[in-house]
Amino acid sequence: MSHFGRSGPPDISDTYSLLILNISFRTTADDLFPLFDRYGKVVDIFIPKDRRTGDSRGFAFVRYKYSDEAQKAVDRLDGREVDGREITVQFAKYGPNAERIHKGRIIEKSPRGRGRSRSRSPRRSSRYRDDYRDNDYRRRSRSRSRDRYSRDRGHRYRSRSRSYTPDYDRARDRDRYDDERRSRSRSYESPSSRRSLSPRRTPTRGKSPYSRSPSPNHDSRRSSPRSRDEE
DNA sequence: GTTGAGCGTT
Repeated sequence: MSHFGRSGPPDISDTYSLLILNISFRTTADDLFPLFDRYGKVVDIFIPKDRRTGDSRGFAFVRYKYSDEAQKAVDRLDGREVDGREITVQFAKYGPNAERIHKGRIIEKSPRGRGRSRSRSPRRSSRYRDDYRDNDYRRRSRSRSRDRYSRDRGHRYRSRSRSYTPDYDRARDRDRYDDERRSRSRSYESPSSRRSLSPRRTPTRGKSPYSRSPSPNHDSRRSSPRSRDEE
């Protein structure tokens, strides 16, 4: 039973996803399966891994076949210590079958007022289909410390050298750049104005203030091969 | 090899 997430979502026609948080970084699906399988039929277990390092991201998704079993797993495994860490089990909100969970109203079925110290924010009651699949693959900063390490050592993916770019991709990139430029032009009015914002525009001497006179020659002067006092 | 809020793969 270690082929979870290898062939994609196997059968999500009638499953209920659970989100397992705060698991150890070395906890695998095989470690979670015997735990969750005790409380119901586990259809699939998926642990998102970092695309770059391949390490676990510290959370997992466990799909149950029945909602009551999933609810029971939440009740029994939430706060359970796994691999030295206290995991957090709750129903997944986003995902392929998030709507199903919403329809089943499993979250509000048993409010489990057990007085658990782990206070789960009961906010976020609506907007399910709004950001559904809208977050793409955002590599959110998982931890401040990890970011520090990434900055110090992670120079691998600093600049993605596009070795080969198809035409349509290039066109798309150009469009995006053009769009950015357009929106920026709206803020700065014009590129020449942007140049005037440069701190070292004119050295206090040598250049006469007439250089910046509002004459139509402004552009011509800029095109001059000799007036490169910047850069 | 480190770390610790959060929501997912062919």
